[in-house]
Amino acid sequence: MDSGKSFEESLLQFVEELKDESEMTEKQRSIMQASIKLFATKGFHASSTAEIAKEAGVAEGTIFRHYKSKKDILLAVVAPVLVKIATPFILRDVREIFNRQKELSFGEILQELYQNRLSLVAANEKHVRILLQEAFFHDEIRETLLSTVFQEIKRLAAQLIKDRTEAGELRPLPSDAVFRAILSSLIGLVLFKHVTDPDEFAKRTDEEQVAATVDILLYGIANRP
Amino acid sequence: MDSGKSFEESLLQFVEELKDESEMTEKQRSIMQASIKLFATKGFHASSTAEIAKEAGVAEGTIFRHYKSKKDILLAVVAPVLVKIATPFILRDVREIFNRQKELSFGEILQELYQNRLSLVAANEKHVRILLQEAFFHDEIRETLLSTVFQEIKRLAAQLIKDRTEAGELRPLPSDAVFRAILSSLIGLVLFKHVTDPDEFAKRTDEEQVAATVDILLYGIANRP
DNA sequence: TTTAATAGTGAGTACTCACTCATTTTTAGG
DNA sequence: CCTAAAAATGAGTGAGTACTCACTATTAAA
Repeated sequence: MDSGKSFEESLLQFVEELKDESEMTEKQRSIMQASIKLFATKGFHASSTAEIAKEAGVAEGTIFRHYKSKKDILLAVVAPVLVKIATPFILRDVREIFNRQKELSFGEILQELYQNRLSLVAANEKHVRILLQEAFFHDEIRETLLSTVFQEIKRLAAQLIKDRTEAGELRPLPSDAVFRAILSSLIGLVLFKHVTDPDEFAKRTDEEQVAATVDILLYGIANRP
Repeated sequence: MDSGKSFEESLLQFVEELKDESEMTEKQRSIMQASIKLFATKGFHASSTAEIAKEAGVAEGTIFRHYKSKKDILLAVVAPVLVKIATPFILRDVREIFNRQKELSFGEILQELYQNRLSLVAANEKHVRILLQEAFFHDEIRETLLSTVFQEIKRLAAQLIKDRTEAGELRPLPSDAVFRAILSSLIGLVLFKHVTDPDEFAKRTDEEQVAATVDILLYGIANRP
């Protein structure tokens, strides 16, 4: 696991490769590059058009020749970055883990998946924060995020759940409820580790916390008679 | 359930009762009242000091005689509101449900709790949004929220989990992991209903979704041999 | 070479904001 | 009733913001 480039590296490479494509002018490209850089490090609201212009080595007016508003830059920038960088980056390891299906039990898949996701969030806390922030404030970005990343994860998970249910490894349950339970457990792990209860969480290792979570998800909290 | 006053009403009453207490001046009180009203309806960032002054029937300068900055008002306002209004309001029904322990199985408690929380969020979507927003941006508010509401919920849940585990109704598991699982499932329900997947969620009633969630939480997703 | 379109400029516009301070009003003590 | 301290005022300040526009430079076709 942990194969491939970091998000930071992927982003920079993407910014570089903006050269090749399309009939963008020199200036237009540097505006995009500057915007990506600034939005990714400080967030949309904290980046002023004056700052973007300075970073891009361009007059402020030039920005508005190519984009009709500041928000226009955001939308022009976020969609391709999300589709070409963020989504593959987020899903890369998930696919890899799911593809090792044959060798792994469902519990092992969950264990690997959760640990991998915790590492991913820990290594990209700043970007996660900023992405959530933008998703919170801008409907369009939230929609884009949901219709790309979320839908694809849902699709992948649905397939896996179906296979494992048919194989008799999982109980016959509503697929969407199972998916929600799996994702909820992950969100809970991330939230408790990073936001609500970091001290309590750290009393045991990530592996132990993940193991307890997977155990509960698989077998429930109730005692059987 | 759904007993007692709404959050809106509780807030207004609290604002009124500011009269009685402490050595606040007339003006100071109306600044607080106006701030509570505006912050609660529009959020901190969207409420200007000019607006607060106007609403309070006070000159803008008077605000800065009593509070050294705008953020100072926020901190002075949020702490008492959180402690005296929000926390009791949020916990009221939870206590009530937990106190009916003797009559209810753990599954029934979860079912009632989740349905009650879904109603609460649905009825107070705007305030939930604003509170989350402020918690996202202001560390102090996040800390206050965690050290009041969250800690108390955790305490209540820990007691219930302990009782039910000793009674043999729950498996002997790490208490914090069980709590996290319970809360994660709730967060998942709220998130899927309101943010990520409202259409898919609405294909079944809230009751059905809650029932599926409780089933999974109690008995897990794995098939037993 | 002229012309016409496009790209780029940066000072300027019109605005909002939190915060200040010289002035006025209110209050209280002698 | 006078006066001095305290409280309150609101126009003013300066730093910010996104965005405009009259103008210049560059390019490409006629």
